[in-house]
Amino acid sequence: MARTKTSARQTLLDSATVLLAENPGASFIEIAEAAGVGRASLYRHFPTRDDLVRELCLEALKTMDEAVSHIYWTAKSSAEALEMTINAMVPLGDRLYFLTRIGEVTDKQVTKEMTRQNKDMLQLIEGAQKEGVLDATVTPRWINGVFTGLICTAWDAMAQDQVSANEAASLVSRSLLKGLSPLPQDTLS
Amino acid sequence: MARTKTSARQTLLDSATVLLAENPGASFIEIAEAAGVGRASLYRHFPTRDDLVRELCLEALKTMDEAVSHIYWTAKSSAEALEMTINAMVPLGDRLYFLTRIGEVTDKQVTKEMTRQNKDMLQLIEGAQKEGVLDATVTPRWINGVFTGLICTAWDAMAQDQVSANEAASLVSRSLLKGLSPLPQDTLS
DNA sequence: TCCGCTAGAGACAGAAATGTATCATTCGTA
DNA sequence: TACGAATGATACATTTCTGTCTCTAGCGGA
Repeated sequence: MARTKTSARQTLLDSATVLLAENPGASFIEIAEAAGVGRASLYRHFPTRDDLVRELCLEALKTMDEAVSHIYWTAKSSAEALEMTINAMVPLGDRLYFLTRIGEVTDKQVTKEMTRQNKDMLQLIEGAQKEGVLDATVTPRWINGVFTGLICTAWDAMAQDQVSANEAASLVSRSLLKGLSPLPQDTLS
Repeated sequence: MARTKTSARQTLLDSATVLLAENPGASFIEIAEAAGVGRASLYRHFPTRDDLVRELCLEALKTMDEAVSHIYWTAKSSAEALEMTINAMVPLGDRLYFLTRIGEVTDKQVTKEMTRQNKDMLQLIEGAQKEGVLDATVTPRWINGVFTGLICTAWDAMAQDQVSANEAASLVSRSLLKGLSPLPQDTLS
């Protein structure tokens, strides 16, 4: 029973993530219809629309964190960690896409977790720069922006069956690592 | 008088573009306040909210078209055209950002123009692939997605005074051309 | 100074979205 | 079969947004 309840809730979250990523202003009834449930039922799970959005953000952040948090302890280099992060994040592109599209969320817990994950990503990028894998003359923030854009593009391509997850991940790696590797005169590692 | 009217209208369009790009669901009163005019005045310029969004889309598409249409007749190669397009588009990143964020627009004229410009961009990319500047084994659509993401990232960085327009454009060129240039075994031109 | 145009403010009605409550039904389980 | 939990449908009040209208004030030109 508990499992059924959980998976029903998860189904709602998945459905709403996709819908709200495409249309952040979708009404509660549209969200319910897209999930195939009644509006009243959706209200039973999420008291208000803001609660729903908050839960979606937290779920997205949690999923992403679970997918990449182990990498810190596993990877032997920043380059490897970057590669692993890309592979882990491409299938979660819908979550990242959602977070970039949903607009500002005032909830403190959400903003705190977003800030933390962003900081982790910047540190990873800086590590890769120190290792000479990424150009140190480009700001980590720019690289992070390119990274985010690439993941979203990759997921979009995946969602339309243009490429497989592996192909998408390899395209992201290539675009990022080749595009932002140190310039020839800087290369020495 | 006519000039004043036009520039007032342009001010409204500029303001609304920025606001709606950040928050596509902003209400009419929020748009009016952001522009510093009364709600009734905004209605005098744009009879309905949909009209406003339509005008914003058309203005964005027209501005982008005017910035790049001459390139076709000027550039001596696809590589040069790509470079010129990047330079022309980076300062218009707010328009592209707006169009990617506003969601689907049902207006036929808008969708037609968007389709046309998209097709032109894909042709440009295919030309660059034939010239060996971009990897022909990657789909033009993927490259276009990366291009769009890079322009938006660049504009975001510019808007926050992190980089100048020239620096941003050069970062986009580099990320795109290096990241998606043909792989070594493919290089022969 | 007077006239005409435009913008701002506010009232108003209609539409849509939000949130609450109730009731009948269904479905799994004892 | 009988019970309880969950769902769907529906009605309802409240709020927000939309679009229209009117009135007043400001501003430039004759």
